[in-house]
Amino acid sequence: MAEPASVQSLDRAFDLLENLCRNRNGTTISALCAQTGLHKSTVHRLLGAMTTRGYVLHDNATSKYYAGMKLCELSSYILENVDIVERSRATMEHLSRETGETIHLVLREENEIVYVHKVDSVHSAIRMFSRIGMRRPMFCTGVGKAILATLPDETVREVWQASPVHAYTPYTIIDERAFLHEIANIRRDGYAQDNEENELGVKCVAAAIPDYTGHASYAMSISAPVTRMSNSRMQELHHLLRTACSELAAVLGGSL
Amino acid sequence: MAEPASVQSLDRAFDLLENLCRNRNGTTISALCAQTGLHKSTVHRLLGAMTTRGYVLHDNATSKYYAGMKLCELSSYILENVDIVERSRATMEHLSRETGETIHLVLREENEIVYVHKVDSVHSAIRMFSRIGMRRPMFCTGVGKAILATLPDETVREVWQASPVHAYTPYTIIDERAFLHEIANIRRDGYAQDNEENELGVKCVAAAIPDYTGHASYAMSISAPVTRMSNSRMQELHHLLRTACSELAAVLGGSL
DNA sequence: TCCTATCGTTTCATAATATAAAACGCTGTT
DNA sequence: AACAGCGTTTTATATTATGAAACGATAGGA
Repeated sequence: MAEPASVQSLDRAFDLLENLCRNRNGTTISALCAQTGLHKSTVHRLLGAMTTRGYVLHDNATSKYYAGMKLCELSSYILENVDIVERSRATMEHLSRETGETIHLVLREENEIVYVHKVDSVHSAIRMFSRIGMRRPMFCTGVGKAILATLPDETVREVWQASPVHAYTPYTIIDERAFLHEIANIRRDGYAQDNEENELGVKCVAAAIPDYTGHASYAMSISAPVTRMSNSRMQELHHLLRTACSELAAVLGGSL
Repeated sequence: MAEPASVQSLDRAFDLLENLCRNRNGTTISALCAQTGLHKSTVHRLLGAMTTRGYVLHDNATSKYYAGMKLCELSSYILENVDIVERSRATMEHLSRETGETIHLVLREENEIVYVHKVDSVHSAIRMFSRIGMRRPMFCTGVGKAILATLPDETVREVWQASPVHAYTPYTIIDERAFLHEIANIRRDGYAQDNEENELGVKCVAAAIPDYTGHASYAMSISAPVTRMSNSRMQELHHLLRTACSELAAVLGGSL
């Protein structure tokens, strides 16, 4: 895999397909020629092939070409079939071995996060109280805040208002303005911290896993007792976390 | 276009892509070879090309291939860009000329339908009172019933319960069991009738326009005064309507 | 009305391209 | 250790995609 593989006709076909997808009112062959620099005969043949496949529609009256919904069909199969837990397994185990700490993968549901996967720390003495399937409010967890930071301000406010805001620990953020400020910081830094806001004695670094829409439903975190979580260690962990989240984002079509 | 156009490498690539989309946990090259009958070298190269394009992901650890989310991205562009009103214009005008009657295109929104396009009858003396943007309950219109018939029973009941059920005319169906029975008939026949249930003196035949999910958000109808709407004429109109809806369904990736 | 320009479609000779055989290298198994 | 299975890479070959050109249809202008 020295140089990236390519197949000419495939590449050209995808160029055309991507063009069609962006055009509301269909595209003519000559327009496609102009945009891709291909010969009209070539365009015609490639479109023909995709038409017989159902990926492209051809309006005989206007002889314009459109992207067909068959792609949406494929897309819906994909969405049904992403098994993020399965796909994250190797990455999370690697991350846990590398750091020696506990790794969590969570999914947002409404105003809460749900723990969907966990790899325990090798320091088996200490255990987080988290369990798969357990739910926590978004506002007081690192992962929740990380996900929120990828969403529009409007959503952030909605979630805040629908949340059972109170001090789970002395460190929980319970002031709205302070919270919005925190979200802004997370956007700037690209990751979130949880400084004992959810559970006394436990700190964590968390990062969202954005999908192809640029928003996130998933996030991952590294948790550890405060004694192992100096500021400099959190910095260090954040970089490792970022790499892992980046990999997983690729699976969902997103990027950090 | 005597025989359907095709491009070998494209065709093969789409075979592979469709395979990948259906496989939750990734697919190996040899599995793809077995399923498509292609040489492993060919599969490898085609997958490579799609990988560099971002449509396919390759897990280096397990060397399994996955369908990437880039297709979902394309898909979302398509969905943003379907302009069904524009695309239906020619079909509706044709249908109106062919039948001499008024044609409506509607969109479902919650428990109502919204008129989104209309081509008036040539019998310009008679005018329906419908206007673009106007809303009507689903339960008392042919188009509403046609759309409901494509949805799950659960949804049908929900809509019925949320509807302002009362007799708009003496013919409006106001009994739930009778209504469910009506929906069953529509499913059987593939089209809906409106026998003065919404407006006295006006009958119509209506059919849904299913999309790639098999459900419908849109429907189309042919309306006429009762005097021109004998049972036999309705039969006849239904066939013309069906052809038109079939064409439009193709645009949305569905079929009747 | 005819001429011209533009665009999509079809045909076909040519060469560039995709192909499949074979060799290679890696991993895990007997 | 030898083997078997699988993914990857290379390479000679001919099949396949290519683009020039001819064709046909449609629209606009003279």
